[in-house]
Amino acid sequence: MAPHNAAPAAYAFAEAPRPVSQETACALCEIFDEEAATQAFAAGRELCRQAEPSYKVFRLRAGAVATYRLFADGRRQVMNFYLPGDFIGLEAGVEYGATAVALTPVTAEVMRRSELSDMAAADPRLSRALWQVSVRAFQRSEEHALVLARHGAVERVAAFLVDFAARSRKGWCFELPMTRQDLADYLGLTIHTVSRTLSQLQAAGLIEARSSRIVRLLQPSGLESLLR
Amino acid sequence: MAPHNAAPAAYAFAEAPRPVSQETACALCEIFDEEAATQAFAAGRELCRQAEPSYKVFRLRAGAVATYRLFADGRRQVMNFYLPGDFIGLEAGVEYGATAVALTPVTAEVMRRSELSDMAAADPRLSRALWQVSVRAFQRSEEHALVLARHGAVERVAAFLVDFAARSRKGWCFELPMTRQDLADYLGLTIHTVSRTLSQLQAAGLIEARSSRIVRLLQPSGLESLLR
DNA sequence: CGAGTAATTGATACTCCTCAAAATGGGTGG
DNA sequence: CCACCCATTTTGAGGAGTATCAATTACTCG
Repeated sequence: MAPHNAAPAAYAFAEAPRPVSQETACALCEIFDEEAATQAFAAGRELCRQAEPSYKVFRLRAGAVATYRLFADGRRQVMNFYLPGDFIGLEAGVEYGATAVALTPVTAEVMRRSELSDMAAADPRLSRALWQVSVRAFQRSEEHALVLARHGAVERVAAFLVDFAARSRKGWCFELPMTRQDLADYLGLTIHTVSRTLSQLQAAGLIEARSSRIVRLLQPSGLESLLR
Repeated sequence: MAPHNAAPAAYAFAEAPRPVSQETACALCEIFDEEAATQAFAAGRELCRQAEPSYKVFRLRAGAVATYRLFADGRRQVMNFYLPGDFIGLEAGVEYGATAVALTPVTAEVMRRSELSDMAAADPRLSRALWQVSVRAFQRSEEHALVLARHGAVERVAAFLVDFAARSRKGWCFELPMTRQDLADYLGLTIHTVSRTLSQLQAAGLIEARSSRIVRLLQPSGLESLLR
């Protein structure tokens, strides 16, 4: 049940053009369009939990989601951020590999994993789509690993900004749906270093921070050059 | 997998299943057994190159392979190491995402990607196998990202050793097919730090280095405890 | 046996994490 | 509407750890 439009104007990610996944996964998109039930989540709510059986598969309609893992020492690693059009849970094994939490009010379409699996057995197009979505997830994960392997806070933050700008498709001025802590846990840095680095980038004239959440890339090419 | 994070029971799942490749991808293995051509590569030879069309798919029979990406500044990031039984190139898009190089003399089975793709269109079992291999690749990549996000050279090296020991299936005494530089580029460290860290682990009685390439894990549980 | 590569080790500089505190912003209740 | 509180963010100072620069040692292969 999605009784209300949960997303305020500020989080109007819903209008974002369809991400790459969908270009190559039309069969999967069609199925979701036809079969999936819509579900709403308030900010902070969990869509699914790490180590739970992965019964459900989601497609994000509006809002933003983060997936993370918790460790015994209290450390948290954010694995990925999801924007409208992205699938969540497809790349899971029998259990979810991470907890997914709504960063903003979220609207998602849900399907039972088994249902999808059954349909795939009879539809090569769907099978192929599932494969390609997983390949895409793999490639994203590799990019993430690449960012993390990169020494230097500036390079990591810059890499994130450039990637996120491309994904949000809002041009070079966009709102970050995540906190500094989320960002830090995603980039393998501390919240302090993230904050300092953003201030630093602003001082260098590469970005402009209209608020702590709204960022504008003033010199995208300059940011990219930081990544070599 | 999940080499690190000797987490509490709640997260024990993250300890990663065995190389799923063989268990769940029987259909794919059968195809390779029947259809694939065998090819040999001398150490240092490339199986495929980053940004080239991904026509071929490999299954490693003997030896070890590393995949890596090069950057404009000369930096190199090793994405993964492959051991016998592993598939290479399946998770590629239309182009290889990384260059694959033989670390030792290698024997591999090769198939044309298009051939595999055609067969998958007619065989749901194969489609499913392809999907699952990609999911597995994704999970490995996530584990890699997790290691890289981990602060501390000791934790990264320990994570690698535990993971590699599990993958090599030689027990706790095994030979490293890669150089220190390969290791450093995989772990996001310098070769100096890797070397120092290994010396440190040896001094602590956790490992024994019979030579620079042959390692014995004396206290696997001690290593795992370093990973929290 | 010798030359070149790989690996180890040492000293120093620099980056980022830790500890600490102040400032900003959002939300609530008066 | 304003004052207040709390969470988030920013900023500062000091210390731990790794990269860098430099040199020595060990190993491999011809």
